Amino acid sequence: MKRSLEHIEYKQDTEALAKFAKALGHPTRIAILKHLENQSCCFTGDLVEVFPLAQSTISQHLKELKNAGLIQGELKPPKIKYCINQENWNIAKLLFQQFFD
Amino acid sequence: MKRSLEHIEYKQDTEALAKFAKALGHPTRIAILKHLENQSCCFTGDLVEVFPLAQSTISQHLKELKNAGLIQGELKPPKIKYCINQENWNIAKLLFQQFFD
DNA sequence: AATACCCATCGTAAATTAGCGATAAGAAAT
DNA sequence: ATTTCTTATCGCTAATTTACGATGGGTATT
Repeated sequence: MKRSLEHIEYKQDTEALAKFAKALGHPTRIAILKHLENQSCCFTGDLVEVFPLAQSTISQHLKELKNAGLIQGELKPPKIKYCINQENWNIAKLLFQQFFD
Repeated sequence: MKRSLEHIEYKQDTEALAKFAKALGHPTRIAILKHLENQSCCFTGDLVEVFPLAQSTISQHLKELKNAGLIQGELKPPKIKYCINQENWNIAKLLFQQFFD
């Protein structure tokens, strides 16, 4: 990417909003989140059956959503139950709200 | 990217939201849009002075925002005046609103 | 202890993105 | 016609993203 020599510092809100937006920037991840909103929670395997994607691909998308803080995983052996991270979800909601006036 | 054999079809809203989100998925573009919200409009050159980035880089970001429909350029020779595309802005706002409940 | 199940991670390949400098294109002014 | 000003586009490089299959790591269950 031939990165800029020094990293640009933006306001914290700007960085946070961009991070959330980036996580939302793929239709599969939007669809996963919509699914989670309906189901409230679900397992990785459920999603693998819903989407025509490899299990590893789904897992990767979940990882990104988790890294962005939008979802959280709860160990429910041998499965993992994913839910919306309500706290960060509200933060994201607020950031988008105030961004769009 | 070893793309999937056949392109996955998502709902139109899902695709649209992801497209908007992707455009918002970089702090520089968020900052540009915030700037546009304040100034209502501005020229490319203004942004080049605000951000420590090459002119070509700014232009590229503007292009992406334009492709996503979030801004529009008006010929004001020899400059180009960029403004928020209010129509699409409202659509994006609505999509994010209903996405976050 | 071995098996089975679920999911993450690794390794890889291809596409896309982000950055830069250099060049081209457009219109206005000289 | 030439020059000037502003911005887009090109060409390049490096990083990141998206996808896959294969492998590995837990945790029951047998």
